[in-house]
Amino acid sequence: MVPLAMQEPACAAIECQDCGFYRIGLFMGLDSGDTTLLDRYVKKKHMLKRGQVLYRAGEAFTCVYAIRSGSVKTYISTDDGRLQITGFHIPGELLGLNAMDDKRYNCDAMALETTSVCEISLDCFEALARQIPSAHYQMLRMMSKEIKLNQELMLLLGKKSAEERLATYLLTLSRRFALRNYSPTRFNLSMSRGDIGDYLGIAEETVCRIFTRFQEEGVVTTERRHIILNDLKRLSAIACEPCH
Amino acid sequence: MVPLAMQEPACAAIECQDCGFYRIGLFMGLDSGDTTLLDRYVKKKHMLKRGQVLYRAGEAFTCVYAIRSGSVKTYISTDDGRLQITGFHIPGELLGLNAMDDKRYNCDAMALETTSVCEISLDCFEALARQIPSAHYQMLRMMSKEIKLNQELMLLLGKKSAEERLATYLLTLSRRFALRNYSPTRFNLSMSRGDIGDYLGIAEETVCRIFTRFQEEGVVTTERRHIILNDLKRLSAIACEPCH
DNA sequence: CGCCCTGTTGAATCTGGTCAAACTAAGTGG
DNA sequence: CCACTTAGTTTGACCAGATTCAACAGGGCG
Repeated sequence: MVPLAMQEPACAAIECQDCGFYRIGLFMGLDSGDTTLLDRYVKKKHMLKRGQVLYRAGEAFTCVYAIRSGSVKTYISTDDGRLQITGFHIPGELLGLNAMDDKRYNCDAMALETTSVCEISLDCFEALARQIPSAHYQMLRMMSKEIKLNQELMLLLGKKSAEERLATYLLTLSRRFALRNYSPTRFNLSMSRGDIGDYLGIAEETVCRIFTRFQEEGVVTTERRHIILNDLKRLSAIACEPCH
Repeated sequence: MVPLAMQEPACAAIECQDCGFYRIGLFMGLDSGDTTLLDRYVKKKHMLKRGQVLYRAGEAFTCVYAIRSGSVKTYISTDDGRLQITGFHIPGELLGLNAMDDKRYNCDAMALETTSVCEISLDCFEALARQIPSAHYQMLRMMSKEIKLNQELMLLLGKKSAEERLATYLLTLSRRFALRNYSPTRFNLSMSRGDIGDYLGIAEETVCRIFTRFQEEGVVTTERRHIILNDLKRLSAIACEPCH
C-alpha cells in the first residue's frame, strides 16, 4: 500500500484516446506502457445532447463517468422544484465518485452542451484501481479537493453579497481556464444566466443586473455568453475571497 | 486490496479507552484482537476548553483528530471577518482528513465546549491504515458522506428561507441524536445562536426570531440551549427537504 | 420567416440584515 | 454573599438588497 503522504506523482504522458484519462489525477500513476489497461477497462462511450441527464439522485451507483469533452452540471433539488447546482464539470473530471457512501448517486448530472463521456462500470473501475497502486490515495485527494471547493461555495452562499458572488465566480472560472492553458481573461460560458444564478444562490435577473453593473464600471465586457475580464485585480478586490 | 463495492463491515466491538475509536467507521474492520494496535498508534490526548483552536486554515497537515467527547465547529472565513461554519462535529468523528489534497488544513477547528480529542500523527495514521485492509475504502466512504452533507447544506444556503433553514437544522440534529440512541425530541445545543446563524447563513437575530415564532406555533419549546421538538411532522413539512 | 429560448430591464414588494437596547444567566473577584 | 462583569439571548424599528412579476429585445434554429 502506498503511504498517504506520498508526493504528487509526476504526470505521466499517457493518453487514452477515448477518455482523456491522462488528465485525470487518478490515473497519473500509470506507466506509459500500461496504456492498454485503459482500453481494456473503458468500455462505453456516450454522447449527450444539451439537457440530457447522465444520472439522477437516488439511482443505484453503477458507473463512474469521465468527461471527454463538453461540460456537465450537477445539482440537487427540493420536491417543489427549487434546485442548487453543486458544480460545473469539465473535460478530465470524474463524476459519480461521491455515490461511494450509500451506493446511490446523491445528485443529478446533466449536460450543459453537447458532451462526450466515458462510462466506466464500477467493476471495471475497481479492477483498474487495483492495477494502480496509488489509485485509492488519488481518489482521496480528489474528494478532499472537492470538499475544499464545496466549503468555499458554502462561504459564498452563506455570507457573500450578490456582487461578491459573481466576482468570485468569474475569478474561479478564470483560474480554471488558466490551469488548462486557455485565456484567463476571454472565454465562453457553457452555462446560462439561470444556471449561474442556481449555482450562486441568486436569481437569474440579479445575475444579469450585476453583469451590466460590472460592464458599466468597465470591469468586464459581456456579449451574451462571451466574457472578457478587463480588470482581474478589481474583480479580486470585489470578490472578497477566503483567507488562508 | 479490498474491492470498492465491499459490504459495510460489521461493527467489531472494539473500544479504545482513549479515543472511542470503536465508533469510527474507519476502524471497524479491525479484529478485536488488534486492540493493542490502537494503543500503539494513538499517542496524545488533548483537552480543549471552549473557544480553543485545534488547527487553523493554512497550517501544515500533521495530524488527524478523533473527537472523544465534547464538540467542535469547523469554519472558513473571509479577510473582513465574515465566517461560514461548515460543520459541527461530535464524538466519534474524525477531523482533518480533508487536508489530504494540499497538505494544509483548509478550515479552522474550534471547540464549542470542553472537548477531549485524540491526536494521531499523520505517520501513525498511515501506519494504522496499512494494518487495516479496508482503511482507504472506509476513508473514501467517510469523505463521500461529507460531500453529501455539504451538498445538502448548499441547497439550504442557496435556496431555503430562514424558517426552512432552522427547521431543517433541528431535524438534522434530531436524527443525529436518534442514531446515537439519544432522545430525538429533547436535547441541549452545544452551539450558540450566533453559531447556528453562521452555519445556516442567517443572522443571529433571525435565528432568535424564528425560534420564538416556532414556539408561538407550538412546534418547539426552547429554554436557552435546551430544545424540545413537539411536532416532528410539522417541522419536516416546514423544512422542505431535498428529494431523492 | 416566425417562433422560442435566453437575456435584459423596470417597478413593486418583501425577506432578512443592521443597529440599538433591554434582559438573563453565569461567572468572577472583593 | 454581593456587586460587577461578561457573554448570550431576545425584541423592536428601520432599511437595503434581492426577489418577483411583467414586459420586451434579440439570436438562433427549424
